[in-house]
Amino acid sequence: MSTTTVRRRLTRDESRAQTREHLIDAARHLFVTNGYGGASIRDIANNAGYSQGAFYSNFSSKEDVLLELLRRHMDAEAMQLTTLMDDNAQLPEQMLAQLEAWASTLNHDADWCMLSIELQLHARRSLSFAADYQKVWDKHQSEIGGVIDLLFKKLGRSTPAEPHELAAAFMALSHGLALQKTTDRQELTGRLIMVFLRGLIASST
Amino acid sequence: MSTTTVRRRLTRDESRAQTREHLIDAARHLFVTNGYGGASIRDIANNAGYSQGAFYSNFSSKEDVLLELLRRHMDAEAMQLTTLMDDNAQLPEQMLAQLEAWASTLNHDADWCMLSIELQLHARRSLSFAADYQKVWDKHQSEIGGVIDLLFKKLGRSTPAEPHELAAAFMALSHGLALQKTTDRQELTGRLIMVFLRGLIASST
Amino acid sequence: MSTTTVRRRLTRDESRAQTREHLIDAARHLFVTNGYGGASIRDIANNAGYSQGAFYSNFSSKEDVLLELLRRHMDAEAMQLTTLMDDNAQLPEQMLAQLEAWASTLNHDADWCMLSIELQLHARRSLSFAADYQKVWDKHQSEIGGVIDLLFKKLGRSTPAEPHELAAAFMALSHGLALQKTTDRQELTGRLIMVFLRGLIASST
Amino acid sequence: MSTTTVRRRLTRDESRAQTREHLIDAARHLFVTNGYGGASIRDIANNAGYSQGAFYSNFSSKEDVLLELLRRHMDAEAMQLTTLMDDNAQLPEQMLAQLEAWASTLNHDADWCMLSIELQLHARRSLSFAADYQKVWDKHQSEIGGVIDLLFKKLGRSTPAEPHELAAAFMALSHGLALQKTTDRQELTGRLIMVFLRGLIASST
DNA sequence: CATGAATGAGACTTCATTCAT
DNA sequence: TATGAATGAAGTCTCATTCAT
Repeated sequence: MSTTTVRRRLTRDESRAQTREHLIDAARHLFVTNGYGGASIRDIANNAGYSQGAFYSNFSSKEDVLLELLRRHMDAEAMQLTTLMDDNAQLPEQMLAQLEAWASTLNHDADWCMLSIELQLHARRSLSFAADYQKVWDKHQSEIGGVIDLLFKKLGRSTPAEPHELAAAFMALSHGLALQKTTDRQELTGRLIMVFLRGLIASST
Repeated sequence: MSTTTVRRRLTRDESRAQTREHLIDAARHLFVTNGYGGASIRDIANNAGYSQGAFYSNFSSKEDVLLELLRRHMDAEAMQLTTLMDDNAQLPEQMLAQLEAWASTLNHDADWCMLSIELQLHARRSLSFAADYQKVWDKHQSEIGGVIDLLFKKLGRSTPAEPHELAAAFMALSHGLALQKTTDRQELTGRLIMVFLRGLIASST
Repeated sequence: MSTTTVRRRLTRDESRAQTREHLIDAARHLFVTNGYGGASIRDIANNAGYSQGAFYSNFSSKEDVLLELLRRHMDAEAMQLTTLMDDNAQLPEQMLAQLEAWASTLNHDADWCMLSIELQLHARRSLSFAADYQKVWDKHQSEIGGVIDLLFKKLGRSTPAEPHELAAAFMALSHGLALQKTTDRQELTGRLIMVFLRGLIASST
Repeated sequence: MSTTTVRRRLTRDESRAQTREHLIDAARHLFVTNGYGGASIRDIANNAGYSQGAFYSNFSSKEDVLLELLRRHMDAEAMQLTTLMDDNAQLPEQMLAQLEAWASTLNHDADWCMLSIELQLHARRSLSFAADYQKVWDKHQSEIGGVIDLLFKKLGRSTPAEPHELAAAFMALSHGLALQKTTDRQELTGRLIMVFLRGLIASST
């Protein structure tokens, strides 16, 4: 990308990190496409251009790479919400606009929600994974709940259900729509979230 | 349940039907618990009390039994909606009450939505299955959309999004919440659906 | 082998038993040749002329087939000793002759002792297997000890060490010599056992 | 152990030798515990506190380190026997006492015999290793045979079997008892060897 | 010299499916 | 119809070994 690139040999650490990155990308793609259970380590490694042994040099098991994806998912979600929570001084209209922006980002990567769903599904089936997942989930839910609570407070209204329940509902909506794989879903999710949000505001007192 | 039961030998057809029924029940349970990919035919057969051969006497493949589950799912959903659509002469308040009743049935069987999710997931991954699934889905979506449309018409309002979009949203909401497996979700789904529905009405013009 | 053989199709049970027998034979051969750890299930199955799956239709694991070999080893050893213990009325000279006969049987199958050694080695390394092995071992040791005790009693002498210790020593001798794989060991083991036994008698009081 | 230790930086050669020594110790321990096949190079290296690469800097293969263990085993055995063979002028009673001392050393290190067994087992399976092993074995056997021969000559008796056969028998006895891993074997081996030896003497003419 | 990431082969095991009984 | 032994492919994972650093 730089105009003048000095092609140099990668250091060992860089090389390892690159391999790891390739494997993670391949794993994410295959988990999304075939599901966690349907993605084999052989496929992941081949897809990334490495041997199966390379996978096990970087991850201790298939669940281990899913955990890494969970961590990154969490970080990315936290980053997304930072913009929503940063500026407390903004007006309700601004908040709504930012929420709309946030809601629409949920569509940019169609795979995003599917990964979220795979994480949830695996958490239902693996006790150890569930423990890690729960932390991430609770944090994310309470953050979104906080935003919702703040919005209604600024509007001088009370939420028609507990903020954390509404947060769960919006996340559920986004995940459920992702499952449907409608062709024009690209833009749908964000729009419906706003429709529902406006409805909640309209019906609040 | 009858007070006097006449135990008679089953006819060959009845016996076959019973075997099939047992297999279907076992398959549903395991698909919900372990996912489609995580449920083996050996497990399904053993769980039902039969051999693997019995499975293949009744179904041509693993996907075949999933198709049967899809058909039954469709039928059950159609039955549920019958009550909502039957009496066109009812008042809006009655419709809302009936919708509430319908929404709450989504909770009665926690497995219900998980099966729905497994069906959707498999439809994303199997082209042949997707075709069958699409028909069922479209029919169900348009039926719910019809109910929503009717409701708003009776209220003299216009929907804040296309009825079929709102139908998809409500189904997504229910599926997404099922994924969350919250302990108190038993009652949550129906309640949130009504909160959102009232919001839509409040914000409509 | 019979003069008139009616070649008939095997029943299912017979067929299964035959497969099982073939697998056991192959396993025994490979365990003896390559050791328990050095014999792979793939090799065992191929060697027997079946697929790996056939192995798992008949045994739950590699250790399972070793357990079966242990059981058969035990049975065969018990049979061998039956002749030694049956007739209590015999004279010491007869007993010695029978012991000599028994000692020489240890050579007939060169593989016999190596299997015994593999069983012992695996018992050192697998706790669950060790439990099963210990029973067999104790029984065998006390039986041989009984024979030794009886022999010395008939001779009116006392053993120069506890009978069970001497039993352990004779078994150890036979196993240790098997390990050496000397070309002329075929006849050596039995002869040395008798040399030592005569020595014990000569030195007893 | 010295009261004043001058800690100095190891030379390159010393450092390398130390690494090698650590690896050898770890290998010996793991071969004894898990068997040659059951010990992985990764385990050996990690157990010694080094990387796998360090192993290959010091040994060309897994068999190479086993060969080194064989050499050391041989040297140690030769040292043990030196005391037995040194003083040809001693009386038979002294020889017996020294033999008893030697026999009891076989117990001091319970691992000693197990390593011997692993070496023998591997010699049965690797042709190249067998060649090296045979030399060591023959030398050791003839040395022990020489001691036995000498003992009987001094007693003015003839051995009830060839001296080298008796040597093989005593080594077999010791290996076979090691396999049994009886809890009180610590003292048993040496004692039984002496019991058998006295028996041989008593029955000789 | 020592590191450890990466390899390719092969370990044990499970799977959906077939077919003789 | 139902059985379950057997198959062949594929699954997760470990191994001895190599080689760029």
